[in-house]
Amino acid sequence: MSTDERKEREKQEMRQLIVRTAMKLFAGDGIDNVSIRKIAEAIDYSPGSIYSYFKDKGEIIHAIHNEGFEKLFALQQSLDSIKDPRERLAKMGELYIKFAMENKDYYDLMFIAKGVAEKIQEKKEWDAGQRSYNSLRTTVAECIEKGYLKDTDIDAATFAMWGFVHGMASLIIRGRCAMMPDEVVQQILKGSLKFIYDNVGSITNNK
Amino acid sequence: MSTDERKEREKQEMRQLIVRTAMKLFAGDGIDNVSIRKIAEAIDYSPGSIYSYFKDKGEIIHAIHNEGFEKLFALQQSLDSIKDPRERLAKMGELYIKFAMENKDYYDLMFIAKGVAEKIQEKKEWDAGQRSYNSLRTTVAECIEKGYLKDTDIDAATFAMWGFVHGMASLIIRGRCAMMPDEVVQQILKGSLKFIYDNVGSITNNK
DNA sequence: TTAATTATTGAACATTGTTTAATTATTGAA
DNA sequence: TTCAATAATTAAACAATGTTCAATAATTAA
Repeated sequence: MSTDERKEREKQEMRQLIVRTAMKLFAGDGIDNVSIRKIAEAIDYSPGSIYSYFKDKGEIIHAIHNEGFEKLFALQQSLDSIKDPRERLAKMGELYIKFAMENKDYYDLMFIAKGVAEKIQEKKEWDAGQRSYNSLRTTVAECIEKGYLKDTDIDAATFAMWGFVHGMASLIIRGRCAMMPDEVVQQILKGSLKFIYDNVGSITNNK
Repeated sequence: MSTDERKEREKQEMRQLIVRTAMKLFAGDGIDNVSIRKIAEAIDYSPGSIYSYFKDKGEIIHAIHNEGFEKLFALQQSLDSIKDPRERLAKMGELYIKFAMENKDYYDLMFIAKGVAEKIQEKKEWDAGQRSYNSLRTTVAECIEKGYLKDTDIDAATFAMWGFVHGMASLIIRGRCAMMPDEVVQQILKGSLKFIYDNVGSITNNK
C-alpha cells in the first residue's frame, strides 16, 4: 500500500466524515441552522479545513443529495419483481411518499431546496435523478402499452405521476398542511393515493 | 383630518412602499439576494428604519405572501361562472399552473419557501389559503356528486388534485426540470394536464 | 418658543460563507 | 537520524447578513 493510496483513502474518509456529520446535524437542527463552523466544531477541526475537502458548502449538500438518490433508486429497484405495471406504478407511488416522509431532510435536499439544482446542472450530474425518473417512466410506458392508461405522451404521463406524489410530499414537508393535525394529513395522503390509482386505473376495469 | 389619521395613513404608505420595493427587488435579483440593507437603500432610508414598520424580514415576506393569495383567489373566482364542475376543475388546474408560471416569485413564497408557513401558523392566518383551498374543494365535491369522479373522501381527492398541479409547478420553479429545454417542459406540462383530466374525467364518459 | 413625542439614523453585535498567510505535521531522500 | 520539501491545518480576516439600540433629527401639541 503506497503512501499516495493511503493519502487518497484518508481524504475520502475525511470527506465521508464531514458529509456524515453534516447529515446528522441537518437532521437534528434543520438544514438552515447548520453552519460550516458547526460542522467543523463537531469533528474537532477548524472551519478552514473543510475547504480542503469541499470547494464550498454547496458541494457538501450535493454529496448528501447524491446519497439520497442512491437510497431512493435502491428502493425503486426492489419493485422490479412486480410484473403487473399497474400494481408496480401504485406501489412506486406509495414507496415514493414513504421515502419522502421518512427522510424529509434528504427529500428536501433532493427535490425542493434551492441552490442544489444549479450545482447539478453545472456538473451535468443528473444521472442519479435520471435513473429514478426512467424507472418510473418505463412503468408508465408499460401501463400505456397494456391499455391501463390512455395513450398519450409518455413523458407527459410520467411527469403527471411524479408531480402528483411530489406535490403532496412537498406540501407536507414545507408545512403547507400544518393547519391540520398530523394523523389527518396521513389519512388524506393515503386517500389521495387511492383516489388517483382508482380513477386512473379504472378505465380498463370498466372496458 | 386629524394628525393621528394622517400619521396612520403615512405609516401604511411606508409599509406599502417597503413591500412593493421588496417585491420588485425579489423579482429582479431573486429572493435570497435581497437584504434588508438593499431594500433600505432602494427607498433611501437606513436599514434600521425598516424595523419601525416591520418586526422582522419574515413579516415583509408574509405581507407579499398575502398579496399573492389575494391575486390567486381573485383568479379562481373568475371561474365561478362555469357551471360544469368537470370543466371548472380542468380550467382551475390550468389557471393554477398559469399563475405559478407567470408569478414564480409569488408562488415560491406562497407554497414552497421555508419559514413562511411557520409565521402563518403562529398568527393563525391561513384564511387566505383556506379560501383558495375551499374553492377547489367545492369543485371537486361537485364532480364527485355528479359522478364525474369516484366517490371517495372529498379532502383526499382535493389534496390529490392540488398536489398534482403544485407538484409540477414546484418541480419546474425549483429547477428540477432544468435538464430539459423550456419549450419541452411547457409541452409536457400541457400534456400532463390533459393526461390527468382525460383519465380522471373519462370514467363517466365510458359509462 | 418650548417641551414632549416620534422618526430616523449610524454604529454595533453576532453569525454567516469563504479566503489566505502563517504554522504545524508529514513525507522522502541523504 | 536529519533535513528540506510537501501537505495539512489553523487562526485571523473579509464582506455580507439580520437585528438592536442609544443618539440624533424632525415633528407635534401646548
